[in-house]
Amino acid sequence: MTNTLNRRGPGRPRNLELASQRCEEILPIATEIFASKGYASTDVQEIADRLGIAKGTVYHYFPSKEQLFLAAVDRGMAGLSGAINASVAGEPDTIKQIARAIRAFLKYFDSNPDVVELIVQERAEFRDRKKPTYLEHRERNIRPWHEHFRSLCKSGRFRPLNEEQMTQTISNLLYGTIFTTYFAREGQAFESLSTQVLSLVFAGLLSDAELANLDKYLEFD
Amino acid sequence: MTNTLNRRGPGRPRNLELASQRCEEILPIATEIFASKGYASTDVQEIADRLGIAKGTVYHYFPSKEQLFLAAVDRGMAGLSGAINASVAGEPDTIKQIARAIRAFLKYFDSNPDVVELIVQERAEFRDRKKPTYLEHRERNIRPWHEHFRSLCKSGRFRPLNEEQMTQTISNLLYGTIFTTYFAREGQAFESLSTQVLSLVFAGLLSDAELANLDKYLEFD
Amino acid sequence: MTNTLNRRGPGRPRNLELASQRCEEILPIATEIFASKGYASTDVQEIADRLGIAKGTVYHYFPSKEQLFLAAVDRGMAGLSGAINASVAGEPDTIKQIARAIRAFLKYFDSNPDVVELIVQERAEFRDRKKPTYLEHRERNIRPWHEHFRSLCKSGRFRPLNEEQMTQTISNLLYGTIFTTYFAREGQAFESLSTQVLSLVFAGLLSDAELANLDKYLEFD
Amino acid sequence: MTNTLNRRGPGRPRNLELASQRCEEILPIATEIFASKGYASTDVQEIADRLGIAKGTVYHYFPSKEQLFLAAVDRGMAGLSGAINASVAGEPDTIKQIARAIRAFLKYFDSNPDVVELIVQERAEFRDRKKPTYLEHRERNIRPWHEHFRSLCKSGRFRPLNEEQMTQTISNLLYGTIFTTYFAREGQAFESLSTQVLSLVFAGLLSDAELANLDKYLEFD
DNA sequence: CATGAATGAGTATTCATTCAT
DNA sequence: TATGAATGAATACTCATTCAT
Repeated sequence: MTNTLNRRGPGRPRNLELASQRCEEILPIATEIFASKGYASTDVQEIADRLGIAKGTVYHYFPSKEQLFLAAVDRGMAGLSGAINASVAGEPDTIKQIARAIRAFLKYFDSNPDVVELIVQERAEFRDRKKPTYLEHRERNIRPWHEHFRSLCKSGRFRPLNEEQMTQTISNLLYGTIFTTYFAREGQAFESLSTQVLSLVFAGLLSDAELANLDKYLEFD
Repeated sequence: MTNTLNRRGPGRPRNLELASQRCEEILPIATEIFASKGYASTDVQEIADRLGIAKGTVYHYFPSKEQLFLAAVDRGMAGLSGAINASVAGEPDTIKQIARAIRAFLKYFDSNPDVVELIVQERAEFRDRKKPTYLEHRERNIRPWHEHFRSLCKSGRFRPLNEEQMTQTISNLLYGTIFTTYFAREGQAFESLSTQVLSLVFAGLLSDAELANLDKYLEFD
Repeated sequence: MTNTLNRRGPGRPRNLELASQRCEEILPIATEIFASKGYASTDVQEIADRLGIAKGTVYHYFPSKEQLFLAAVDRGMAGLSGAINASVAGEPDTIKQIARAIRAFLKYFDSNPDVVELIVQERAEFRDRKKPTYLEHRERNIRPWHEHFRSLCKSGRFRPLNEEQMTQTISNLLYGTIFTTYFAREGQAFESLSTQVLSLVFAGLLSDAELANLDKYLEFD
Repeated sequence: MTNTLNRRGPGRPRNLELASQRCEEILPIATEIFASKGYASTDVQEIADRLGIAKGTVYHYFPSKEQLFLAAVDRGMAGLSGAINASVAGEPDTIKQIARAIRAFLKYFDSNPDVVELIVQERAEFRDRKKPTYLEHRERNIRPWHEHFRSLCKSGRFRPLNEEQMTQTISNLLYGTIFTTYFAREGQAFESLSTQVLSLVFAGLLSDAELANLDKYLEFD
């Protein structure tokens, strides 16, 4: 239960490491429990119990239940960023990057349904206290995609649309897809979903010239 | 619940209409307060206060806070059905019906943002107690649209796709749009949104022949 | 449901009769429900429902839940008096009267276990508000028995004991018997119990001369 | 509930004694208040106030008002066992043991009238939820007395009666005595009561030979 | 008389947070 | 640093009672 392994020699700032190490131990369990019981119904004691530590220890690392929850959401969204970045790395073609990003997005929430729950919980509980973390995440990461879309429109590979609206609408479709899919709890396969989504998106956005390449953009990988 | 008949004495007759009348008085206020404070943070006392009645009276008409909340959601979704039905009534062309329905959907939640809140709250609070009301609503109402989509595919006006997947993906897009739009609290105009959505949807679904009519399907009314 | 039969001609004070008639309809049901659910957990509405009348009607005949309950206890104790008086009527021998009275006492509570419940409930709920009804009943009815006991002591048929203490101890034994027997809910037979009790009582109270007649006093009837 | 051991950190060690120590502080006050106000009318807050602690602390040691109450009853009955055992210790003669036990029983409830209240309250409130604690207590402790009574019958010191019935009837007499005595709130002296009771019991149970020793068994000590 | 809609006081329990050890 | 005992604010729901019809 205590993987306080990799202790290096003295002289190292042990405390700082220990702190983030503990956080990394706490957040996954917190995510799991918040997702399964909901924010309001989650007892911090239960999280401590599952970790085999005392409730006070949780409060050492997170100043409040709210902060703990928000840290869990943050961690979830950071994971999404990582997954998307990894998926597009090394892909030179921008359109294929978009396709890969969309697939990575859906795959991530397929593998981490708890994060969907956290997003919904956050919205429900902190309605007026806080801008949704997923929107913050979007704002932080959307810039490069705007560039991509603008280029694609300019170069004639995309129809001449407004890039803000395009990314917005695609975001809506994507979040709508994960929300309704996991709300439905039908465990629908990620693969078929992402192909449907890509099909709708690209058939709608591609220029006639690029439409000829549709199959290529839709191929799974 | 109402064996009003075989009573003997005179006494005040049980007013059958009074009940539904009171419910209609209570639900809008309940909707408003649940939406603005969230389910958990709403005190039934506050609803009663706003109505100028006693808390016990609320409990006279709704057996529990939960039932009151769910009745409010139900009422919200019933309103959506009504709005959609009204919007397509008298429109003979099926594709135009689809366009009208999509616009009515977005318009409804534009006019009733509280209902979006209720849907999110419901999902957050009653995760495992209840199938989301909006899914029940979808299941009750989706049948005719499946027929429409099938016909349109058969007649060649739509590309030959699976009607279940089409309606599912459009649903995802629509719910995603209302969720993210109102989550963002940016009060984005309904009109631009619906045009974007219709644009994406029809550019993706229409056959080449029908694409020529795209502008007609996108026109506001 | 309305046995408003025996209406006589006008000019008779109908109301008074109707009132006591209604009370007689209400009290048995009230007794049953109070006994089965306890005073605190009994909802007056439930009593009204079982009677097929409105709650307000119950309040027409009894000013409060407490008065209703106490009336039910009273009715139970009045029934006990009646049963005991009936059992001794026509029995000339005083000792046999005592035996009959003890048997009648036990038999009554055997047939009316609800009354035992009411006595306990009364004691638990109205501890300091009211002298227990069964004690009032005892005080009202004990006088003649004191005379009997005194006579029996004087005449040498009973050992020379104090009649107050004798009746007190026998009362204790009797109430203790019904309390513990019905508390135990073992449905023990009344007959064996009353024989045991009489055996103890008379073996303890009878003079040597009367002990020869013990079997006669213990015989069932 | 207490895996105090395999904890890692230093921190305040869980004080095992503290728990039972606190319980011992809480139960007497709880007993007093439950007895004086009745179970239903007792507010846990009041118990906490009397103890000078927070309501939450009471719930720290007892999971519910019901458990707290039942613990108080249990403690009361445990006290009875202790008192009876202490009273018979060192007394070799079985009949004198019986006399001492009966006196100890009456003396205990004379000194602890609150426990009588608790027994009645328990019966009234938890009628169908729980076997009365005093019956459980009786079942746990009656066995040795059955042996004593059987021996006394065999050896001819008692009349040849059934030991189960004898102990049952004596129990009825004893519980009836404490119930009615304290119900009456007349503060009758314990001594005269126990002598009356013993008088009735032994005059009924003793063989003719032992009856000669009656005075010896009735002497106070 | 009978009814039943309306009232609102009353209460057990939970749990985030603190802080002495 | 880790602990867990102590705190006390916060809240849904019940039901005796009233009274307009």
